[in-house]
Amino acid sequence: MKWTQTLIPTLREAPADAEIVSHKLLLRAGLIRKLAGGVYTFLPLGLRALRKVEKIIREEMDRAGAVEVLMPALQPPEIWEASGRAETASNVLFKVKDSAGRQWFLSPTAEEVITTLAANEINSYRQLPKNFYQISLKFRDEIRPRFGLMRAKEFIMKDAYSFDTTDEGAMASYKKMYDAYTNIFARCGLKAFPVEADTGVIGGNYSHEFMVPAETGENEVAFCEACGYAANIEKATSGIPKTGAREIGAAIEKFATPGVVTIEALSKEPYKIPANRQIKTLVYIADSKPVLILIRGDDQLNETKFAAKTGAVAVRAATPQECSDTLGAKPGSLGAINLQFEHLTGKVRDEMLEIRKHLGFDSFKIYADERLQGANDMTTGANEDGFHLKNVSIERDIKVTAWFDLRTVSAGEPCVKCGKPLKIRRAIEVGHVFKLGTKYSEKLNATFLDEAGARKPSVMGCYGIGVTRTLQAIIEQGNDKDGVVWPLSVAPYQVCITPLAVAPESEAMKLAEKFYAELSAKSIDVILDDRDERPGVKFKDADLVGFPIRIALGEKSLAKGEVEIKPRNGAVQFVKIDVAVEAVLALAKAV
RNA sequence: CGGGGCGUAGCGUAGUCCGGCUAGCGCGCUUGCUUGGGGUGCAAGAGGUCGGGAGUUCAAAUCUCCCCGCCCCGACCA
Repeated sequence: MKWTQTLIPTLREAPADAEIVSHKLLLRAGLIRKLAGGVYTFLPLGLRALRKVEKIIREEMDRAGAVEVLMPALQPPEIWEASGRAETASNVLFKVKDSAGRQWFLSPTAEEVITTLAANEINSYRQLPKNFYQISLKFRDEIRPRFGLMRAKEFIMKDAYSFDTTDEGAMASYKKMYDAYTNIFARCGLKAFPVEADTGVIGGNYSHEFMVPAETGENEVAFCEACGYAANIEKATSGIPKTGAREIGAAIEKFATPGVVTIEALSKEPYKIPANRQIKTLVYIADSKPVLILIRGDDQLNETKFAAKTGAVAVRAATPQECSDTLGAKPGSLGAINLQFEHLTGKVRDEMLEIRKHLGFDSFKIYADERLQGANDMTTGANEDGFHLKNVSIERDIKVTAWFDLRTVSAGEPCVKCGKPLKIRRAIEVGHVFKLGTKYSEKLNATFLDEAGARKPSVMGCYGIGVTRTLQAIIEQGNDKDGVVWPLSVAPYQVCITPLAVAPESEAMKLAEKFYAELSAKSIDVILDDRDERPGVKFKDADLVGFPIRIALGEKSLAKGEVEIKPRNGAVQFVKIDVAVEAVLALAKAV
């Protein structure tokens, strides 16, 4: 490709709406342009890099035994109703109407479509296992698009769906995808690593995310350098000890705490009750019903764990009014004792109880974090503004519905596997593999007949890679002050030939054309910078775009019978003209 | 949706508080000369509904109201 033939609109300065380095470079290097928030055009160079990522994905998916299909982006709501996700995924679904008024969903993912296909086309264990994948445009009604391609309303995703006859088979399919993902990201030059993950509204019970470490990532990962344990913070657990009992049996005692509404205030003079002897009582609305959550005063609730453990779909913190309606006190004085407003009497109390009943808030579950198991000598709110209770023994005094791990781990806590201190870092999620089980196959009737003639639902898995996000992650990980530093495998062009004179009869240009032809013949992707620009401009642009290898042809070195070869992230080397192509080919293998 | 910020030429911006503009600057673009190994230098040019609408005023980029778009934090995140 000749530079003047394509479009590479490099920018000296990044548009003001780009915040992170990869987003700025995508724009500055002329790879993408924004049409609207979260909606981008891929320019020639950006598309080339994208296609290379896709090619790697195709090769590895094919190698892992998956077969490519292409499913519609426009999907009828009925199948989403059938799976139940019309509701659970409602907030990310793009909904459109055709001119007849019929509703359609724009696909954010395709479990329903592929399962419908399997229901129709797969009838026998003889046809299994199967793994179907596609690479296609996906839509997501992001409430806040962010960081260029990282979080867009429209993006390219590879999604794959496996169907097996047994759980063991599904596990094997999962493992194949897990390994394929490891290969894919490695070939993309990415340092990605798998972490245990929550399954969210996709469902299923076993899942890993592939993460690229980056300060700008939107995820936090807890990991152990000693044993390799790694998990999304939404899922991570630690070996931190339980609170334990301190002394036995003093009776609950109410005491006045005027104006005290925070854990911290109660830990200070004159109360001096350390946060780790306090029970934090949170009211949440889970699927429209209030729920009490108890965690230790120095811990933070992990909402993802809460939703996952309780099976709740829509989870949010209750408003102060909802707290009052449920417990009779404002946040800061809440507790899981005195749930019938015992401190009140007569008519007032009856009214409170009546209001609560009327709202349907009179029965609620109490979930407590496991770290509180067995704890006594604890302090908690009295459900009466301005009062707290001490000497609380959680198992004696509180009727806990269920104990779960509900807290968020912090850096330094002992690894759940080996006890060494955990670290936490931010990361970009580029891939996600799920073991789905039979959730979709049961709902959408994707069944088969086994050897004995019994009808069974297929055991499914699903596997996603955010392709456009992966592209940006590659740039986020590969850049320096001068621009992008592409891995050879995904660079828009592997080699940039830069003749410093471009007149057709000039020695530099003739030689450039010759190298271009010879390298192209060896299946190297080459771009020839035939612009009549000053050397500085060409070098700066080549660095900004980030071609892995640059060949400069200028008078000075040509006079010595040499050309200059420079890897984007390495030192210049001068080589004789007649061995230049070989030298580049050697580099193209090594880089 | 809540909080904060922004919108002036392709990009980056000054001017906005305190109304007085023929709207300025850098980069880029066009033309000529110059230069020719890291964004050359000089000169001449083109390019603006100051996000849109309504209002106040002798006068609005500047003040008021409404709307739109964009960015950041949060909520959300198959």
